[in-house]
Amino acid sequence: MRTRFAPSPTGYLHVGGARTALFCYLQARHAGGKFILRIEDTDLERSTPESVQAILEGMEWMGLDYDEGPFYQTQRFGRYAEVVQQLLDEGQAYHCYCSKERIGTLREEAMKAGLKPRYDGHCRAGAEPVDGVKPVVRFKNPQGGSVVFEDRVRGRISISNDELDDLVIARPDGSPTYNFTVVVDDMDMEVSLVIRGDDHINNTPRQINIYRALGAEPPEFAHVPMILGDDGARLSKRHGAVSVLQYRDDGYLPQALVNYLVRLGWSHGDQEVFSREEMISLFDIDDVNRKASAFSTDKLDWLNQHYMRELPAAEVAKHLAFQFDALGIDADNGPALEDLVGVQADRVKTLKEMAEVSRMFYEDFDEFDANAAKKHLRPVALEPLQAVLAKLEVLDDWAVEALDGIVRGTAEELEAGMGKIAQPLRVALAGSAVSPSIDKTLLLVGRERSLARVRKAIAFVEARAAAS
RNA sequence: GCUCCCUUCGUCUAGCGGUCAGGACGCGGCCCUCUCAAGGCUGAAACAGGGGUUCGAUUCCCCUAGGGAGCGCCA
Repeated sequence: MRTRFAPSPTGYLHVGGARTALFCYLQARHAGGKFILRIEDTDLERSTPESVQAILEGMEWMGLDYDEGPFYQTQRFGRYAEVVQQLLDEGQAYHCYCSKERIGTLREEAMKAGLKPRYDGHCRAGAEPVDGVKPVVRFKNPQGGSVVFEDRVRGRISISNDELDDLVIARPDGSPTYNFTVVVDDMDMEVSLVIRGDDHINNTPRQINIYRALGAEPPEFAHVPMILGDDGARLSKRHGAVSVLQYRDDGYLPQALVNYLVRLGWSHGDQEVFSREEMISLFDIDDVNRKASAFSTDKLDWLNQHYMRELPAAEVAKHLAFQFDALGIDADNGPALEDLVGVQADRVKTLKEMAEVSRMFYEDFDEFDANAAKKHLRPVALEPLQAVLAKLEVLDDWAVEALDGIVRGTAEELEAGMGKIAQPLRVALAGSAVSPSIDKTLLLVGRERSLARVRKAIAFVEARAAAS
């Protein structure tokens, strides 16, 4: 089993391509075969080194390691030229001097006549060179009969050769075109299973014809459906995050994205969560769906939270550190990230959000949230805050149990509900009415900061009382 | 226009002739509760339509409708 992922570096690695890569990877690993990465950069105009970098980085982030490559088509031009010549010599390809204008007119007329636009084979039987015109090379597609293949996900697909025309395999400057390079590469690299987007279904029959012309056995094919946006429309920039690296930047764990992607178009009974090992042992391209599926950020969020909670805290902390850097928060100026993960994981959807709501553990805030202060930092809060402060000041063991005991004990002594104590305290410590449970908030804010913040809150309440 | 392909809750899916059509996300309700969450319980929610085949169709076949892709000297 040899599979390959063959993106063209004309943009970022989007989720559709990422899933295709994942499927290729899983199928190869499942069968104990090889997974090859090939960069299809024959379009010199649109290919960029930045895109290559984004693809490599995206695959690395998702943990899709390949066994061979990356191969670059631009480094194989000599080989393509050799094969073009071979086809020419064997009479399976020919020079075509038709002008682009003629081809364009042909297309227009065919469309107008309600036919499928195709090259008419004008130069197929041999054409006289035209002065000043460098010819393209066209492949002599078989006439009559049909091409039939068993797609691993679509089943039998059949198309009549008469639907196909003689495609260009080399441009006037000698550079090869996609449908040709793909065949030469997959043949040379001995790819046995081509897994790719279903937008390539229509290219497959002509590629099979080229394989045969080269005397090669075509590989097997598996065309996976495309991924749509949240709204069911084709994925595009307006859907926000479509680049894999954008998900990283937005605070998603690679484990979550990968798990989400593997369940798009594939399933194993009712199972929703898969470890990498399970994916490898259970995945089979034959079980992939035929229908395009819509991307659900809600479900991704759910998986992301799941992994933030279930993965080892150290692993999550590693990715959280990335977010701290991005937000300019100094992770050394507060609790260890591993401890933070433990208390924040089930309260947020993303690591980015986790970093944002945790800022107050690392940096002091200037003002209390206005609404929170108005509601909780009122004169009635003075007594609870002072009572708690008194106990905290003499607490040696700054641990959750003790902290919880202090807050509860204060509530009992004042014969008040926990809300009467915890909420003012929370606003004092966090600056807002939302934070982890009060004992853990105290723990993470730390002794010195906690004492200072409670004193500050008391001063705030007193000042406000004096003013009114 | 032509060719190819697709069609189960809003979404991701299970189903492979006989099921109360199952699960998950999301949504509603209840419980828990120091906030926000999380969690527990619970509820609403689907076989695109029409013909066949069959004792019996979500499942097999055909048609219609709807959707997608391709028809490049892009990949």
